[in-house]
Amino acid sequence: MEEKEISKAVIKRLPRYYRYLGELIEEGVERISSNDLSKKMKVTASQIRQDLNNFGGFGQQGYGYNVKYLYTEIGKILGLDILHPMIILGAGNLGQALANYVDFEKRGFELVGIFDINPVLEGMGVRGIEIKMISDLPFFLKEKKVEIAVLTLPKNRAADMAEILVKNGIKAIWNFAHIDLDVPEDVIVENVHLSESLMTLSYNLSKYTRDHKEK
Amino acid sequence: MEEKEISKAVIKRLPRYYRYLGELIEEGVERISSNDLSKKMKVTASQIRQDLNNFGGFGQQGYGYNVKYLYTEIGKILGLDILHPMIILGAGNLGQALANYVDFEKRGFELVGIFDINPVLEGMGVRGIEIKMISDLPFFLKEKKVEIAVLTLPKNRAADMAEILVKNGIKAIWNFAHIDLDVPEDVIVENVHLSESLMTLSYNLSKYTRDHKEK
DNA sequence: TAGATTGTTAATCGATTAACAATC
DNA sequence: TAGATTGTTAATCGATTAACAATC
Repeated sequence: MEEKEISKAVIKRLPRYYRYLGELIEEGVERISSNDLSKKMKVTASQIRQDLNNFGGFGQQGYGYNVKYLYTEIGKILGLDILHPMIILGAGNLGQALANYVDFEKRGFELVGIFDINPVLEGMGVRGIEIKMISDLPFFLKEKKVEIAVLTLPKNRAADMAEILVKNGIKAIWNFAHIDLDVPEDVIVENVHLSESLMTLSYNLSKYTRDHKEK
Repeated sequence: MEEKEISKAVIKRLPRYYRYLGELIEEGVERISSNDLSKKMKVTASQIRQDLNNFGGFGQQGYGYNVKYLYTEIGKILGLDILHPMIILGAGNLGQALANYVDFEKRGFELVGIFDINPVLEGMGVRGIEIKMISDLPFFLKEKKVEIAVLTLPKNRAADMAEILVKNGIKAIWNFAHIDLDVPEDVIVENVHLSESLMTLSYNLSKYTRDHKEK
């Protein structure tokens, strides 16, 4: 059963709130008003209050928000209080870089396996985890109750791999391949299209140059 | 002088149009209507026409759009027809992964240097490029007319580095550090906050579980 | 109690979609 | 010419901001 739908725009802002609240905790700040937070984050106080009230009343009139409490609650909303077993598909540069991203483990994302199609890599270790072959995948997914698959294969391999993953019951794909995956709608896909990000940077760079060339 | 401002939403869609048009070229498709493209891309035809007409009339009534022409024009809008000298700051896993991303070079992004703060790495090569120390940076930036800096340093180092980069006239920063950089408004920043991307995935995963638990 | 600040409703702004006249 | 499809205006939808009563 669905609750009142929360917009994508709101959800994409939650991790940023979470990050700022984490920093406030480190600075020893106990409470903060939407107004003060809005100045730090360069958004409107109104937006902060609206966003948070999608999930409940976390503040208190005349006081503001308790930083630790709000941090914990947003963490729960984001599902960071639960362990998410995760595998990486593709032990290339990017796959290895992500495998070594220590931060994830702190947030409940547990890397339990790394897979590749290149037999040369079989048995090699990344961060203490042995690289396995795709043939081991189906058994492994069930055995380890893997929830998230990180897809760092080249795009010509990614589509087929997504199909295998879906067939074996994966729930979410963090996709780094330059392709829009075609999966059933109950499978969650979060895309990181690096080249597209760089292109928007390039657009802004070129625009700036254009704007300043015209007198 | 500014032209009529184009919304961020439109700009973020351009690289995706570019990617689909590239695929159409590979498939040998010569022309396409907004309607056919809309089905492929799962957006409305209306949006495609609106988006494109921000930049000019690229189509022809009764015919549609010439794929190659549109691809080239969007490429120009994105600044992909111009060479953008680029350096990477931080020769860790992520920095090296990005350095090895061949695709960039095809799109006008030319990696001309890799820098790190760790003296142990000095002189080591990544993809034929010697890792240099930060002290070489100011001279290098001017000498090579570097436009884009890719920031893959840990967040405690990133803020200081951004300041150095700005002081030495860098125009754009592709920021992978978990921090919002504080730079003058004429410096372009494009953020890739990987952990935030993973958190939105996690949100959707948890939401799905929640929705299906409630009967 | 008085002051501060939330939660929430209403107003505004911007982005998306629909419709259709222009035209190839 | 007739049919197709764009470019563009108008209508709708959704998201952001402003305002303020509720309340700690």
